[in-house]
Amino acid sequence: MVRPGGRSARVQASVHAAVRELEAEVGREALTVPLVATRAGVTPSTIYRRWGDLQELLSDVAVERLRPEKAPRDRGSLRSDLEDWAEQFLEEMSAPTGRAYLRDALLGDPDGSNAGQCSAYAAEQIDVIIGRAAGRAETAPDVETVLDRVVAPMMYRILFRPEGLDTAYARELVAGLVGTTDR
Amino acid sequence: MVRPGGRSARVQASVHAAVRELEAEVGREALTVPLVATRAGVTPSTIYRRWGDLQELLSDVAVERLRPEKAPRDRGSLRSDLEDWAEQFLEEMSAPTGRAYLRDALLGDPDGSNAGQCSAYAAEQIDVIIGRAAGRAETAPDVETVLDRVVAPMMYRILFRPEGLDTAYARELVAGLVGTTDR
DNA sequence: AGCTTAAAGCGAACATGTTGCTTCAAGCGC
DNA sequence: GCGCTTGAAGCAACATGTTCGCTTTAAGCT
Repeated sequence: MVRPGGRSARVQASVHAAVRELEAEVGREALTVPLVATRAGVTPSTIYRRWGDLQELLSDVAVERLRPEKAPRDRGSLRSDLEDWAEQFLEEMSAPTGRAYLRDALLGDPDGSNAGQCSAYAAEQIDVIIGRAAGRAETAPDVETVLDRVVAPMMYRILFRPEGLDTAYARELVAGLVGTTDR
Repeated sequence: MVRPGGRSARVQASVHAAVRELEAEVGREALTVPLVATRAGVTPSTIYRRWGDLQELLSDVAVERLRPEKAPRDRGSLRSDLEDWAEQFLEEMSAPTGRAYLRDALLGDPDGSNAGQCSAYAAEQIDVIIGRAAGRAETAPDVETVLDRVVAPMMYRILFRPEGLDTAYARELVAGLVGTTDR
């Protein structure tokens, strides 16, 4: 395991920072372990031993960036909250950088734990929204249903059919789930 | 572009064959461009020039393997046909080798065309099923809806939450779409 | 048949990935 | 506090993989 403080932590932070800087400067295609190591002031072998290879390192960094920063906005109703969140999610994930992070997270991930983390992030956000709905005495679907009916279709299209995606699609999915009558 | 016949075609075929053989013999982790080249009786530079890197080559081969071999079985009703197809799809795709192909196909695919091809395969199969239902004068959802409600949730779980998947889930999704009353 | 040209072969220069051994310092017991 | 233990980082030599310019081959055309 990684030692909590001191040198190990510094190395980890500096390697992560180096990845982000270089991603912005030279693009992810041009990233290599030696390049990252040099920027981080570290030897390549340190990275190979800690992360195994470049993909796992990128996967690590990608998951960090996919972590949501703030709780979903409260717009007063289940439907509005879901629409709002889904639109934002779709926008972030379907953008070139979002897709790149997603792919990195899925890729360098032999045991699937990073991918699982992504899904868990979405589930947390949805859980907050559903909790609010319950507080308003609205009837709400459970998290699994929202994952199946809203998140999964968006992800599928982002990964497999990225053309012609827009926020209207997110609203349609939510409408199909919570009904188009109440608003 | 690749010249249709003659040497180029032979090289392509022999490289693809080499990938499949070596995948079976040494596992995909151990695959390298020089190794594949040697087995195919080709120089590494040929592979680098034609495919760019190992991932794109693997992506190519993976898509070939994800192509469905036969039309979905006809079991007499829309619901049975969908259930049958979805169960088989889920079983194939969630197995370790299926997931590996899926990941390869997604991975070495800068422009998303290989991923699009995967989705197109599924859409074709579903289209056949829906066409049959129309022939029986059954009411059927359109292809997009089946993609959203059945294929996407399965894919999402395969990629992001591979634990505890079984064919019952496929049946639930179909039931949720075509209704649980008619059978 | 001869020409044109994309694609394959070859080999050397180069970059990247791997490994054993050494050095460093965080965390722990005294 | 002070030194011990141990996991992690550094270093350097080595193996492997990648790229590139140039040459050669043969597919497709006229």
